[in-house]
Formats: sequence, C-alpha cells, structure tokens
Amino acid sequence: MRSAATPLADMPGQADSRLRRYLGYNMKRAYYEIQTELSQALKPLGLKVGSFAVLSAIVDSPGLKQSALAQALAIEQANLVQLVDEFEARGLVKRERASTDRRAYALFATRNGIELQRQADAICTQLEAGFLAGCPEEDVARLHKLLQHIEMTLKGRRP
Amino acid sequence: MRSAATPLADMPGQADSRLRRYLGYNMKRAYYEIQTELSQALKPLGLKVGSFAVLSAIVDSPGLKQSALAQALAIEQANLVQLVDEFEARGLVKRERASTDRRAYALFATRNGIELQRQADAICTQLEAGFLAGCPEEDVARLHKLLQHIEMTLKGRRP
DNA sequence: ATATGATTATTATTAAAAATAACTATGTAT
DNA sequence: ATACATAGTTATTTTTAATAATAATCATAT
Repeated sequence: MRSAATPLADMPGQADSRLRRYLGYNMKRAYYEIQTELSQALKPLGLKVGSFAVLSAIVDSPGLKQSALAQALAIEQANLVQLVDEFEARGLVKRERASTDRRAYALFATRNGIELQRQADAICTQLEAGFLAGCPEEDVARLHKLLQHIEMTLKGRRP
Repeated sequence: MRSAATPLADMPGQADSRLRRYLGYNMKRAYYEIQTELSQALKPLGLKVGSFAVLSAIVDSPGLKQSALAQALAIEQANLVQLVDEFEARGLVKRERASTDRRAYALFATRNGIELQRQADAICTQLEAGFLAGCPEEDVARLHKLLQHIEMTLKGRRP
C-alpha cells in the first residue's frame, strides 16, 4: 500500500482540484481574470465590459432597435435603457423614431461614439492578443467553435 | 462593385458579430448558459453554483482553513462566512478549532455533506457530458489547458 | 371600426452577487 | 512590550441582474 489515511488538509496545493476537471469552472475562473483586466483597461474610456458590448453592437448595426439589441446581447431591455440613456447623454449614441413603428427607437452611434468604440476595440484586441500569445491559432479557433457550440447546445435544449 | 451603401440595420442576423470574434465574449455567453442550466439542476439540492464549489473544496480538502478556502476559490472570506454558516446549520459542514492557530477554523464535511456533494457532482458531470457530447476529447482537453493558461497568464501579470 | 392581445420602451422595485471597511482575537517579530 | 500582520466575523455598500407594472403603439379578428 502507498500511504495510510489522508493526513487531512495536506496537499494544500489546490483545494479545487476536483472542480478543475469541470470546463464550467475553468471558464468561470478564466473569465473572471479577463473581466477584471478588461474593466481596468476600459475604465479610462468610461466604459465597462457590458457597455462596450452595447456600444459595439450599435456601431456595427446602425438603426438597430433596442429590443433587438437586448435580444442579441442576451440582456434585459429594462437594464439596457439606462445604458442607452447614458450613451445618449454623453453624445455617443442617438435615438431616432423608427419610421415603420412609432413605438420603437432606432439607435445610431455618433461620430464620437464610433471613435470611442474604435479605441475600446483596440484595447480589447490587444488584451486578447496578450493572453493568447503563444497559443496555436488552430487551438484558439477550435476554442471559439467549442464555446459557441456549448452555448447553442444549451440554449437549444431550453424551450 | 457589390452593393451601394449599407441599408442600415439590415443583416439583423447577429448584431454581435464583431463581439463574437472575442474569446472573452464567447466565454461570457457560453458560461451564462452553463450557469443558468446548472443553477436549475442544483436547486432541488439546495445548492447554487458557488455553494457547490465551496462544498466540494471542503469535501476534498478536509481540515482546510476558511482563509485558504477563500483564496483557493478566489472569493472573499467575508462572503464565505455566510456560506459556511448555512452549511453548518444544515449539518453539511462543521468547524473545528485549529489546534495550532486558535484564530482559525478547520472545516470538515459531515457524512451528509459528503453525500450531498456526491449527488451534486453527479449532476454537474452529467450536465457537462451533455453539452460536450460529440466533442473530440482531444479538443476538450486542449480547451481545459487553454483556459487555465489564460487564467494564469492574466493572474501572473498582475502584481 | 373596434375590441383583444401582443410588443416597445420605460420606470421602479427587488433579488442576488461581489466588494469594502471596520472590529475582535490571536499570532509573529522586533 | 510594542508594533504589525492574520483569521474570522459583521455590517455596509456597490454592482449586476431579474421582475413587475405602465403607457403608447401595433397586429389581428371579428
């Protein structure tokens, strides 16, 4: 036999070694680091990770309605309103009444909004390139695919 | 030339197509689905994703101190206290004064705690196997490595 | 034409998660 | 003995996300 009984609480190397076998846990931990780092990097621009996503979508899809935006990003429209309010107040985004549906607003990024998004995008790109440095492109591509596959699988399974 | 100017807000296919090129974004979206699904699955056991992690670590590292546990899981000890309180009240975990340090508590899972963890673990394992079905084991293994690499890289870069 | 029901944006509220500050008791080092 | 760091706790705050309710508009079916 190898050793008697576990000496209790030794091998303090990692108390989460079992959890590490879960992809979900590794994702949570890795994303926490990304989110922490990115928040810091975006702070000087007055953006958070979430608001950067919103601004990016508006820049890339001019004329988008708020409801469509909320659905695309999987956030509640109720929570989106305040973000758009803030962007509008900062002159980054403007709302225009949709011609076909007078309930809806079409969202457009202003020149300042587009420029700010460009700066933030550069920061994000650089950050990602940083922590992916040395990783085979092929692996990274597979990771992208796998993550999207997981998302779609779970989403599709729900009614 | 292909088409004139973008007709504004068409291609509503995905307003987040740019964001999809970020690994961080795909991770966030995929993890959200996992977290949603897992929360539902663990609810009958009276566990959440976070509390399952805590319980697992205690089961796997008997005698662990609270501070070490908080550090291992990257959560604040202040927030951990309430979880351990609850576990103790439910008879899943017990605190014992550490012999060498009268400030510290050593944590131990009870028989009930171990059994509950076992059940929750089975649920998590099954869920992961579900959304990973059909994915080459090799890819999954690489994904694990890549996620841990990202986490370590970012953590190491911080002072 | 109108009544019914759904949708859009909004406001307000609630819940849940995470971070911060301050305090006691104990340990460590000088 | 003094000073400083650490373990656990409590309380507070912040942040994030989810829910409920409302007014205006649209769609549909009589």
